[in-house]
Amino acid sequence: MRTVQPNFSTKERILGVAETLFARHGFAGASLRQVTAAAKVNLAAVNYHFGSKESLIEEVFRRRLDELNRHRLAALAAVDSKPDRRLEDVLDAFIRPALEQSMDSAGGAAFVRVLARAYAEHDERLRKFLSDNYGHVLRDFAAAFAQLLPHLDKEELYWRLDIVAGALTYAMADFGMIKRKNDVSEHSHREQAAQHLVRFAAAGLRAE
Amino acid sequence: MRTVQPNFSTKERILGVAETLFARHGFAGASLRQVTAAAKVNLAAVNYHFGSKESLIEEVFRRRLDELNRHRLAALAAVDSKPDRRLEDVLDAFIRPALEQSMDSAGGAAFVRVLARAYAEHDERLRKFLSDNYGHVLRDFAAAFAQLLPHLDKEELYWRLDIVAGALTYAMADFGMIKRKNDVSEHSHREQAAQHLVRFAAAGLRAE
DNA sequence: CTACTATTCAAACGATCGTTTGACTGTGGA
DNA sequence: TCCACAGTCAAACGATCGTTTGAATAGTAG
Repeated sequence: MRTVQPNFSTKERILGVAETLFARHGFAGASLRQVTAAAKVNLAAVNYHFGSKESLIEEVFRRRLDELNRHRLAALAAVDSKPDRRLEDVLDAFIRPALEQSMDSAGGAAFVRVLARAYAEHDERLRKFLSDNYGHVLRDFAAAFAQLLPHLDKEELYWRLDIVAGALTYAMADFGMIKRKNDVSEHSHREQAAQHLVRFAAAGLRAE
Repeated sequence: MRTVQPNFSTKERILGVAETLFARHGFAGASLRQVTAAAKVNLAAVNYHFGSKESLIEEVFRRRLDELNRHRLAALAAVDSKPDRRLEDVLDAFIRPALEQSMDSAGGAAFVRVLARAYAEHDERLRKFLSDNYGHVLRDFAAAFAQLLPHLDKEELYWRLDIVAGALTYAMADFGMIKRKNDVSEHSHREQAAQHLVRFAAAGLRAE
């Protein structure tokens, strides 16, 4: 695995390395000394460029979440404009950008694990930050789903979307028991995960 | 919240407090000094009774996993003996014990978060430990599901069970965006989560 | 060239980490 | 009564943590 991108700026190298190390060892488990050593920058560079470890963590999130939210909303808008919307299309608009980011060669896979870890950390500060960045996206998708699933009241719908988000988080972070076989590339492994997920979620959302 | 159980032994108090603090701050984030202070025992007690922090973590898992697995297998056996098995019954045997443990008054709720956190930690050592304790249970359930879902081949089935486990983990750990309303008890909140989960998962497993 | 700003660097700060030590306390059996 | 042993305790160990400092080093505008 490539841990350093030599021709990138100090700030970018720190962000990239921090992403993979936070994914692997957690926010408390990955020290700034590990990060700066792997990024081949001085220890003080983190506090110089980001102010604190806490701010570095937020910056790692902001960089990817802005991109993910943009892609998701664009995909949703594309689906919205079509005359015959299918449930699977909206689901795909929600799931595929996350999948694609998790296959991005430059640390995107790591970020999905960081995101899952943030959920697990259960830190109120981080949750508020995520809710501020994610909230309106989830609401837009909920509205799209609501149109396609008129038999579900609002609360029922939110429960089910919560389940979908959970399964997606879990699957994309590669938590599962299913071991990727050696003759299957990581790319096609995730592609399979996405397809199974969309089919499963579509059936679950339509239930009853 | 009650953090200390004064009439319990030192070992039991450490286990109980460690469970809630690991759930709240992670394994690296919760220090032995925090644990021993909250448990009102001496700092050295952890290394005396458990040997190391790592062993304490394993013991926290073992205590609850043994119980959870026993309940799950018992519930599965009860379903197995009935003549007309329904998919929802097997799902319930898988989901309900986890739910009930997460509602257990004495720290069970904390443990479910610890479990979710362990998934996120992605530590190979912990994963092996979990696989050793969980593996055969998952296999038994897979066999039961396989009988009820003959249209799914083995790989497809495992993918879907993985999704179910992910959604369960996520839901039980209370990661979701859905805020529990003030007029709903935590008990009935989790009961609702379980019901939504069973219905959603049943439809997802039956899909196609 | 000079003056100024931005960045990098080695070194050190105090705090906290997991662990170990050795003395002290209490209890039960010989 | 005395011994042995399990348990508890305060204190300290070396290691590592996030952060700060002040000097060294570009890079740039006047």
